[in-house]
Amino acid sequence: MRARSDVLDHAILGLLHGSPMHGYELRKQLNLVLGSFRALSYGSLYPALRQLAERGLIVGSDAVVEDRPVASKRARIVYQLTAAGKELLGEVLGSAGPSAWDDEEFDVRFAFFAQTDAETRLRILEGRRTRLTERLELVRQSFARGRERMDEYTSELQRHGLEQVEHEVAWLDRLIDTERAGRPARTPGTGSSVGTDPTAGPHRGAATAKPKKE
Amino acid sequence: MRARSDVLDHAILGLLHGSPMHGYELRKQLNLVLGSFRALSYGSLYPALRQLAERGLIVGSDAVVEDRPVASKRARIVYQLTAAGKELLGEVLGSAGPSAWDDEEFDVRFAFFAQTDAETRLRILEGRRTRLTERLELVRQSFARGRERMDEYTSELQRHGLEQVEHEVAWLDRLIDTERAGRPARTPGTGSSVGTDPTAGPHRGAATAKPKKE
DNA sequence: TGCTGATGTATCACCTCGATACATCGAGTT
DNA sequence: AACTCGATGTATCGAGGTGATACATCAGCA
Repeated sequence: MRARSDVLDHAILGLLHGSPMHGYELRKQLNLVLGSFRALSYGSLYPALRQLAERGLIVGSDAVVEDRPVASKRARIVYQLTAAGKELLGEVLGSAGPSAWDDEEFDVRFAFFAQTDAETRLRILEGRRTRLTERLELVRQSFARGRERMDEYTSELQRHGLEQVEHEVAWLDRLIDTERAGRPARTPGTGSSVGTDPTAGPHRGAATAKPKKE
Repeated sequence: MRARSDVLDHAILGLLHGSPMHGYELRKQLNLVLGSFRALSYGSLYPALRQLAERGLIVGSDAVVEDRPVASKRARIVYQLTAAGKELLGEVLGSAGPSAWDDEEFDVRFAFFAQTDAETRLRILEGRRTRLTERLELVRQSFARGRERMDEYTSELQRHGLEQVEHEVAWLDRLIDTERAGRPARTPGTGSSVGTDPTAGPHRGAATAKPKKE
């Protein structure tokens, strides 16, 4: 079961669209872009790269160092998107379905907002906001219910978690306002989307919703 | 390698000190106490319970339902702390070492602050604050370095992550002030610690520091 | 020359998760 | 009383992720 979360795939595809890269560099960029807090180990990255290559979404150059042809254990393998990879990336970036408001996936989608068209950006932000609001409501309820049974520290911890989410909602509101205002100081109309097919629509089934932490 | 994170163990021990419980109830309490956001699956819980029982830290009652002796598939197994379990819990709650400022472990330790003596509480809060401040500094640096190369959305995401951590630092500051003020409205001197041995000291080696998300 | 640390690819053991199976119980509903 | 349905309960499995580590090259530097 448990499908390999597409998050990593999408992040790799997105970065590779920027420019071809090898694993090590990819990891650095990933950790930079995806929040600076996350870890991401090679144990996930390299298998993911090989699997993406198998699926024909990316291709890796032969291992060359500069002059020496092979042999070297440190030979870099530079990956780049194939046509199929670009197409998939385009579909992903064009979609604004529920999967895009998941915690992790949202971060990735947001990181590539510059390659996403304005309408999709707005839909993702609003969807994310709704998702968080719903979660907030649930937590508030269970908090209210179990409040008496908790000591002051436990409830303080709850309260803080709530605050963190509220803080994110406020952040989203700011962004949504900015987007609605038409985003001045940027070429407004022609936000060059990446993909070939702007249709796409919400890919994949319902979101999996895996709240992890504050 | 990769030791089973003690976090879950400590949480179980702490909850069981409150009152004996069976798995299902434990999970509910755990999800309530530990942030309401986390998931915690049975796939982690039941193995952890068995392992704790093997280590002699908890004991499970024989499966009984009320009258029917066994057989029933839904027979509850109520676990409770052994003497060894109480001792370990005492050591854990008495320690304020680096492991206690890890993201997850901190939450657990905080959740059981009511059973922790005042001095240890303060040391944990301060340690956590230092930890976050250090992380903040690191992220700020890498942010400043890579700033030019990121588009506005990526840097906005970074900024937001930074804000979330700053928010937590502010929260800690509030708590530290309160603790320093001596915590009125509570029996001040005699915070009844749980363990048998108030010595304890920072157990286990250096912290593993696994920043996960905002 | 030898040391150290960053750059690189790769794998392993263990952990954790989501899903699921199976079974019982209480409370309504008809 | 028989029926359904959702909460209560214990338990396991496959798949994916993680930290650690191995191995190897390279640049700088004393």
